[in-house]
Amino acid sequence: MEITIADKEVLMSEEKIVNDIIEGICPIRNIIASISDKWSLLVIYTLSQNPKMRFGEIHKSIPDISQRMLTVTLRSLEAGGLVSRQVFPEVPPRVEYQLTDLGYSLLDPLRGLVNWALNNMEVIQESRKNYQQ
Amino acid sequence: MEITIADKEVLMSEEKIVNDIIEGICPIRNIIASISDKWSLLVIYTLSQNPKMRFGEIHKSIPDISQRMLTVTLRSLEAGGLVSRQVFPEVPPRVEYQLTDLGYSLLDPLRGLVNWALNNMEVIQESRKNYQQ
DNA sequence: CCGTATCCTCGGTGATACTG
DNA sequence: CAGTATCACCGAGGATACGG
Repeated sequence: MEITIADKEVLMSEEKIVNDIIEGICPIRNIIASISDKWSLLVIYTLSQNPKMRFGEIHKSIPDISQRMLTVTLRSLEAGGLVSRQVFPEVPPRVEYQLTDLGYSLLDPLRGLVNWALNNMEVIQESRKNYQQ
Repeated sequence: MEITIADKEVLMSEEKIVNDIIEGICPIRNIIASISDKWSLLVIYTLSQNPKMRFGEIHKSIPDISQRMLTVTLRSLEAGGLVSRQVFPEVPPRVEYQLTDLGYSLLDPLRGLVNWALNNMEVIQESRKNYQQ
């Protein structure tokens, strides 16, 4: 029996559906999926340093993010309701971002994780260095 | 002026060095980098459900991870000192994994995050659904 | 049973150029 | 200033086959 491209597409979409179901049911999968992109947590942390920040300010705080990824990340956070975005119809344009209450509420558990990392980072790095085979 | 392949390799390695420095200095980058792979947190959570687990048991708990990625993830966690691995020289072979004290210590801050996710997941999903443009 | 070895795909990311 | 549009790339991860 042969597998056609159409079959593959069906399989792919089924796989995606299964994946969505798993993530929908399993809260852990869900947070991991949200968290595990390269920039989101960093942007949230940056925004927590100031009440309001313009696009350029955020970019200055995270110099090595590309303009594209900063936009993509901010939009994604806005979609989730973690960040609000206010456009001022001026010339030149001004856009201000700030954490929503929901966004701020994430800071508490996040701090727990950061503190854990601060306390154990060196041990972990040492362990990694000495790990053989 | 032309950019040769050799030049590119130099640029790449410099970029990687810069990246390493940033991650070395900035603890937040460091945790994000450690956390943001697809399976680590899930494996840690799974291992927290039982004191000791065999390779096959873990695989049954996370059916959609490939054998390869389960091995890779377990080795990476072992390297960081979060998981211990004990091989029994039997036929057929038996290998047992368990969280180390360091591994268990991650569970507390992790629970904070999971609880936050449980409390806010629906709001976020609703927000994402209604997000236009 | 518990892996390792290959090969390959695909999507996230960066670089660059352009617009209102 | 704050984006979009386009293209090219790498590397995490999957599929498969084999090994002790």
